[in-house]
Amino acid sequence: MEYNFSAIEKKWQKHWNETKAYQVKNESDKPKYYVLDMFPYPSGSGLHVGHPLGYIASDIFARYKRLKGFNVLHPMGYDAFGLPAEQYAIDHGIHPAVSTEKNINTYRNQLDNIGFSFDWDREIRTCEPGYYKWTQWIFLQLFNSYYDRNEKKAKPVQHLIAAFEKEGNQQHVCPANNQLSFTAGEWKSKSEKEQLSILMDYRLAYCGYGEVNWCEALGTVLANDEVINGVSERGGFPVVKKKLRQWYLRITEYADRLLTGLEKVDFSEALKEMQSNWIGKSYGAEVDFAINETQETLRVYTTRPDTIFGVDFMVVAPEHELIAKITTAEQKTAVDDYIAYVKSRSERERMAEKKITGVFTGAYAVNPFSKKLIPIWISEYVLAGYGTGAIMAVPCGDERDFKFAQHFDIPVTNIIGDAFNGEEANPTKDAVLQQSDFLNGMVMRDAIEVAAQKIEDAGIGTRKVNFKMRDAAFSRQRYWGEPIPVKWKNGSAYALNESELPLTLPHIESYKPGPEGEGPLANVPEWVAQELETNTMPGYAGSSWYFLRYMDPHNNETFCDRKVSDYWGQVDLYVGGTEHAVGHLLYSRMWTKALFDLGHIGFDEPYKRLVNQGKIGGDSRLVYRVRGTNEFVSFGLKEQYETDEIHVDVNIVRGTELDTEAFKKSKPDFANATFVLEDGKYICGTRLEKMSKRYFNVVNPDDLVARYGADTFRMYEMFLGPVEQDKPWDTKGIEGVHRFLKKLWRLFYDEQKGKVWTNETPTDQEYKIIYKAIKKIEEDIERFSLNTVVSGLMVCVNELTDAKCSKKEILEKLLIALSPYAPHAAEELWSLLENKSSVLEASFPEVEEKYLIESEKEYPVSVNGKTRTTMMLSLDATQEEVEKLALANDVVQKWLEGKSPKKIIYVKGRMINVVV
RNA sequence: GCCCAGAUGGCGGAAUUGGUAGACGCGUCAGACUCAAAAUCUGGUUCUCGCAAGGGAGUGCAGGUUCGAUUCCUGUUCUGGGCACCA
Repeated sequence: MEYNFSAIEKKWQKHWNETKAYQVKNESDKPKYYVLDMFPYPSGSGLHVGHPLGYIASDIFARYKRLKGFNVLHPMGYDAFGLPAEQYAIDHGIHPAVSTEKNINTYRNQLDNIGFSFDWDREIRTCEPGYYKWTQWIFLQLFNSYYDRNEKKAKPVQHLIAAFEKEGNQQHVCPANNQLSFTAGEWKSKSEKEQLSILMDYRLAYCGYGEVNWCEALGTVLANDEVINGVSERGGFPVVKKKLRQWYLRITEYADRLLTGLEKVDFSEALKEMQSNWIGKSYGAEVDFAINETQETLRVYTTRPDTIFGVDFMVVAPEHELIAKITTAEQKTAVDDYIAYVKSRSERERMAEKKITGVFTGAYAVNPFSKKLIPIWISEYVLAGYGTGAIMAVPCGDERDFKFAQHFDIPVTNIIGDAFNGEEANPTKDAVLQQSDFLNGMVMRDAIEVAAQKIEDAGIGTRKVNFKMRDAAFSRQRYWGEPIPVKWKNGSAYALNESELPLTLPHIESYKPGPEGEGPLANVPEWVAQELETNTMPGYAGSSWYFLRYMDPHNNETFCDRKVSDYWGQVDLYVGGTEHAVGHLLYSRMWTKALFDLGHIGFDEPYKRLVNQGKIGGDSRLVYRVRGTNEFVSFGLKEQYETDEIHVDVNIVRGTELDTEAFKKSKPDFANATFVLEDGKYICGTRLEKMSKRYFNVVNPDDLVARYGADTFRMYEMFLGPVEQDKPWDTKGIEGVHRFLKKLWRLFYDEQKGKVWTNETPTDQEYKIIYKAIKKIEEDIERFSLNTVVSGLMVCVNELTDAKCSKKEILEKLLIALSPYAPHAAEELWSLLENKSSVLEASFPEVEEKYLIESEKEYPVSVNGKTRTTMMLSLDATQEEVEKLALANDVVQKWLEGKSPKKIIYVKGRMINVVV
């Protein structure tokens, strides 16, 4: 009887399926535990070996929790809306619904291969009307709500309207415009359109205008990563910024709660820090500077009002509206040229740029205290979206300001004396201020407050808490997403009624963008005739609340029954990649808070504990396109051209040599590609980077499962290293894990002798082996160290083999501990041990400590910190005994060289160190 | 540019609280079984000097704290990730 993994795995997968072994009920006497994976976007390339890493880890944990007596919810589904399916439709004319369905089926087959314990009766797909009906419903909840700053929670807009009718907006500062003020009478006298426009500035889901990457040649809006060096990835056409009407979520109202909420969740410190940096809370002041010889003022935001006497110039963002008004005639051409240059650049390029660029407007601001004239410059390093889009530059204290001043020969005022060396800026807060009028002699840290107060007293500014976080853009000019349930009448947006949901996505044949940058829905006559919104929701809409739908996936009355969400509550363990650290996690935290505020659920943080799985690295292949052409140059010759690098599918590359014919067929854009070869070959560049569909460097798990079995594959993925850590994929080592399972099998059945397991009573030594292993396995899994669990299992099998132990009582414990990792082999052997029930129903073994008690230990003995020998000592040896024995030791004597020791350090159970 | 993470043998990694660096596995070398191969088993395998016994060095790099540092501190280099329309 040998280890026939493929027969065993098929047999048990069928059995578990037929017996609904993984079905979970919403009622139970057992304590609940919710284990969730970040669900996949079903890409056309299928699952690669990087995807299941987290799924396997969470599956192991879910199975382990079940063995520990929990009612475990462990669902899976698909984040099925998204850009790639739409791009595929544009390239191949296949409807996204069709390709998505096909991709999901591929994913499902691949997942089933690996033997997960998902309750598939709870599967969800974000692109199905039965699901997105509720995504739209939640959107309406947000649309029909505002954030009450007094109560610090979301409330229905009816409350707001009632307040407006009673007292105007005195109690409710408008988040979009804090200057806005009206009385009850004024409110009532406004037209419906005016009222709706005001309400829009309060809603949690609102419509506004924002800049997008607009590509005229493609007639469409592009994602940041579809833009390379200011041209489109497809076709290499110019891309410029364009203002478009957009939907937004007013996530900024939740900034403080998103920040403080981090204190009550178990995320890694690194991840919390990423989120708080994203939120970017800063304390500072807005200060108005008069502009010389005009009536205009320039408002800047600064976190360092204490440096106001060190301001040597102003910098405004190239988008700043004052530029047109203040630029002098002689500077106009230079300014226009510079603005045209900036328009071609992405925000990321602008922030990353090391080269200093800028232009002088010709205008001067006036320092409100010193009355000094300050030149106003324009530079791309100041972003329009942050603060007021203008800064006061203090070169002696800010590195970027200092470099700018050097580059443009602007004289630098030193307000911190010796703390500034003239060579580089010093951003300290601890220097003593000089040349600073009323701040002279003060430590900067204290002067911040004094300056802020003075600014407020003088009526030229106010203290201001700023957030780097901006409201989340919530619309896409695309087809394959949730339709936004809104109608436009007379230029006002009206929400659909709940009864009109779902607003289903119409079937279309052409995926071309609509007129003026609108989405494809603008080309659908019936859609436009109903005055429906033509934007769709972004990729993160469906994923912002999916963890709730799994609890109650078939409910047609509500998104999730309150009783059910009260039972399951928060996700106890959430596993997924760090790439979602800020986007998805912040959005779903915000949605959860809003749903909580409105009373739909009973908790305001979705995920109690989060584990970030590392990425499995892939080995990518690159080709080099000569800029603005369709000519591709081989790796060794690329330096002779100006090129853009493009990833190419590793499957059409042999080693590093590109199959040029296959390349031409891979995309319509490449059909007419030409090549510059070296030695008759096109050689690709290589790069180790994450394994991802976008890099075309995926390795498929199916082949490995076919060859070694799911159990081997599962264990090998875990054995690669810590789940949280990034690591390169290498198939080589998988043999070792496969050998382990065969070795385990031989404890039960021998190739020659057949059955070797017995019902004999184990010895103390054998108990010790198994309990030592169980203890390690349990400790390691609790801290999510699954690679060391696998090695623990290996050590256990090695030791049992050496001890020739094949006793049923020992082997059963081993199988239970193994079952989360290698469920099929464990179940087969479990039944071969003549167990009637499934190993899934077993209980995790309790460790009997009495077998683990040791009386002595081999201590390392070091002299001056270097280990020289070891000594076997009783564990309750005293300091005196140890000193005597250590000094009597030959090796210690040798290293003492006749000298007497200064001190002998003895740490019980650890080590002995003789200090000379 | 800003933010985050990481760096240990030929390779993936282990060392949980500052206490025997290299568990476990891959690869590799030698041997057993075999007509042979596969499979399996046994033993060696950080580098270096040495016939050996036994030394010396060693956790990216440079310092520091300590009886003792992969672990703590300061500085630094490199690699990977995120930066708002990829998901």
